[in-house]
Amino acid sequence: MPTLEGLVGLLLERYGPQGWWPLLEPVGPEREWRCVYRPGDYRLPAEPLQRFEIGVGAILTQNTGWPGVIRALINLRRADRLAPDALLDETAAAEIRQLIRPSGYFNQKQLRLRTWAGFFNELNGRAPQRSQLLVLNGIGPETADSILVYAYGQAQFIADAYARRIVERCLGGIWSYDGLARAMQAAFRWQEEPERLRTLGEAHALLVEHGKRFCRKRPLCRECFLHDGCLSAAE
DNA sequence: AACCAGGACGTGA
DNA sequence: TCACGTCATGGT
Repeated sequence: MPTLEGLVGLLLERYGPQGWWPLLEPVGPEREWRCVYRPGDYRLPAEPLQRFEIGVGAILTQNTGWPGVIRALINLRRADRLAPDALLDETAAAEIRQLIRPSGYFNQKQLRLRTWAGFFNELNGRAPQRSQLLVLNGIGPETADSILVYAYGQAQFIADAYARRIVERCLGGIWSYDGLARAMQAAFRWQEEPERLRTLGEAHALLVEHGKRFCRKRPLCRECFLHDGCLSAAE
């Protein structure tokens, strides 16, 4: 599996479309919520509040497992706190810290959510620049790119820890965030615009999935279907 | 029972 | 630039 394009192709063939970014949806009578992926019908979020929710999820998932993030998101939603003004309410800081507790780092993240909420309001419906996001406290490259890709439809590649680990193991080399992001974007530059966005978004989601299942810190190379084409497959 | 998660930031070399 | 400590809860 010599190329980035080939790697993404194999992952897509194996796992299928991932339908990121997952959003909360109401279910049942009332006040019940679940996290929904949409493989099949890909589209950007239509509602401004959904774009905001993506930023919230991206912040809450920093170095944290998604199950805890879901619990935190549902806590916020049920308390009517999953909205910019509700997170900016100074008198609610302690309450918000409790609501997002399951996602860890709750002191930091409450402040980061407040920062995102204030910036989102300033945007007033317009799309943010990457540089604008990166100067915000608590929004680094991965969080910024997640927002740009999944909320605003900018065709970027999110070269997170999983992506770099898998590419380094399978294809070799040492990759920086920006270096891998550029390389992946170059690999799919031949695609037309709506399709390329979907591909880069899927590529990130697929790499996360593969990183969770097989290419962990201690990899499960025995059972990995990329074994034969992988440079560093242990046995 | 350690180890790790869909990072970001501050610090010091 | 780069390595390292810090932040916190929950799942394996």
